[in-house]
Amino acid sequence: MDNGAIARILREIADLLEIKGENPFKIRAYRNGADIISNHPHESALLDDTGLREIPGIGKDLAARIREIAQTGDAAFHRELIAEFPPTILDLLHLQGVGPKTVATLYRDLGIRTLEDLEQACRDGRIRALKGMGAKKEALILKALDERRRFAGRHLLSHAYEASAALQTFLRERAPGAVIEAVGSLRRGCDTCGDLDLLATGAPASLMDRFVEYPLVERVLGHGDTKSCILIQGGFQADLRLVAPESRGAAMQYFTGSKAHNIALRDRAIGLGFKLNEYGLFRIDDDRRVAGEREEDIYDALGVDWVPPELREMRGEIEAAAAHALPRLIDRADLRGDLHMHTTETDGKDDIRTMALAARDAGLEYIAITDHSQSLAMANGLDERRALAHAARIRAVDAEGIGIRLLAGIECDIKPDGSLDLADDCLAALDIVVASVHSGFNQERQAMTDRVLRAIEHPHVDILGHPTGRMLLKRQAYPIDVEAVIDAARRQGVAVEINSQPHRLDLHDVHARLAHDRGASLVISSDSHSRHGFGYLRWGTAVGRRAWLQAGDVLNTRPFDEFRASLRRHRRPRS
DNA sequence: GCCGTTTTCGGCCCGACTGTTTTCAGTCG
Repeated sequence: MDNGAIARILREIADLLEIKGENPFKIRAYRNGADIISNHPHESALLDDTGLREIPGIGKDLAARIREIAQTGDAAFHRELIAEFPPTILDLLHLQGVGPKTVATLYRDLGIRTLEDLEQACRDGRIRALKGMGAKKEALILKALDERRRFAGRHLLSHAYEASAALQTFLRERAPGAVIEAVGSLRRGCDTCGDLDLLATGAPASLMDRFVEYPLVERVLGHGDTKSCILIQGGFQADLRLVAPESRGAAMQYFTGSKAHNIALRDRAIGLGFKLNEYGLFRIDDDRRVAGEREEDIYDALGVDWVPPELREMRGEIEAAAAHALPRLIDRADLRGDLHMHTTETDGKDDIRTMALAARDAGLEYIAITDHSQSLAMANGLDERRALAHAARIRAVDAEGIGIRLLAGIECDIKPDGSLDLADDCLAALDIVVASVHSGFNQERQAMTDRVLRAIEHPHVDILGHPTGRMLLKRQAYPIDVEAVIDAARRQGVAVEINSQPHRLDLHDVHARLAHDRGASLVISSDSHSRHGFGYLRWGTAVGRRAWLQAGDVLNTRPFDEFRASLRRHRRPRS
């Protein structure tokens, strides 16, 4: 039982307790426990009672539940809750705008247990008849159902990576001589992934039998000699293909996609007298294989440079590869700074020094601490007095010389009218200001655009945080004229953020590339809420790569002094 | 359910927004 699987059960307990109307603090304890376990560096299944209870947030009861889950695969308490409510009810809870009270009412009064039940009830007008609900609520639920359908079967890149990595480890242990690789949308670094595609070369055919025996398998969809398909816990479908070593490169190319990129490449192959498939590149006249073992050889034989997987989206990469003009893409290791993170002063889980040391250990040379401003009351946001006191503490840690530089900043809310949440003299006294929208997402496109443009024009704003507000698989970006925002940011010297949180990845790659092409500055930030958050920078970097960014295009690849000088507050606006 | 230089009980971040109401419940973050 890995930490993720244990955490998933704890989270389900929390969800079910919430529907039951249990003590909210008990629910929080379970949810908190799930977060702690999923972030815990060691296998919690291997810890004894004492070891578990040494973890802050894990007490007597949670330790016992975790041990029970680790040993038996489930907890009696969890099974009791599942017996009280059908497990499908949890699907309802994850709809936008539907919370535990609504789910409880729907189940109790209308017997609704599935998404299909709920949709039918909406169409029959039975929802509006319930106390506290009306026609608008009904429409809201229908919209949430529609969005959910559109996102069904897709997963966040980070979740796909974790599920795929666990599966790869399992397979490697059972076929030590084989090469196991993730291909598909995961290899291309797409912000969300559908199936998990795995490729094995140099493995015995028996690896397929081991694959379908994976402990997290819920259902085997197919089981053959070269191709098998399973459904695993967490809602993932995983496909494994087995090919001969001489076809490894061709298969990687074929299964990495995208479909459009592959079609264009095969088209090019035909034009040059070749045939390209998952087994190799073959001459049409005599069927002789000219490449197949390495991806590079295939691209080379087609007269183009090897295309990094992140660029294989038919966005001009083949032309650029033919002209030997592909960019040298940014790497995670190019990042020297991280400019967006939170501490215990607002909604973060760790204090200033802990964050700084973790950032240093993650290889960073400087960070900006940017806690929330006062409007975000739910996060205990800072008013001017607290913001300045916090800044003094950040500078004090910086002065200690702990091997990483700290900037005292704020993530300042952009209010609905576009004004900022803190007074000008306070913002001026800080080292860096990230401005972000956190509320009032329902404004019209023009109002939202004007709102953000006004914030960009504010002289103390250095960075525009998560510019479109999207929540992957959950909420669309708010309506906004991204081009106008990017152009204004360029004019004002405001950097545009690529937020690395796996559920945000905002800006998304297409807009990040647009920002670069329009000459706007970009930064890649983690938006960490704990010392574990710096690992997310790899996902922001993936967005940057998909946006064709090179290290020099991202401000926080620069050395500290050079970076600081590039901030808007230290330079004059361009025209 | 967790936690404790005020402790073993009584706290535990809470305001904005929406849709439903006519003073509030539910959801979100």
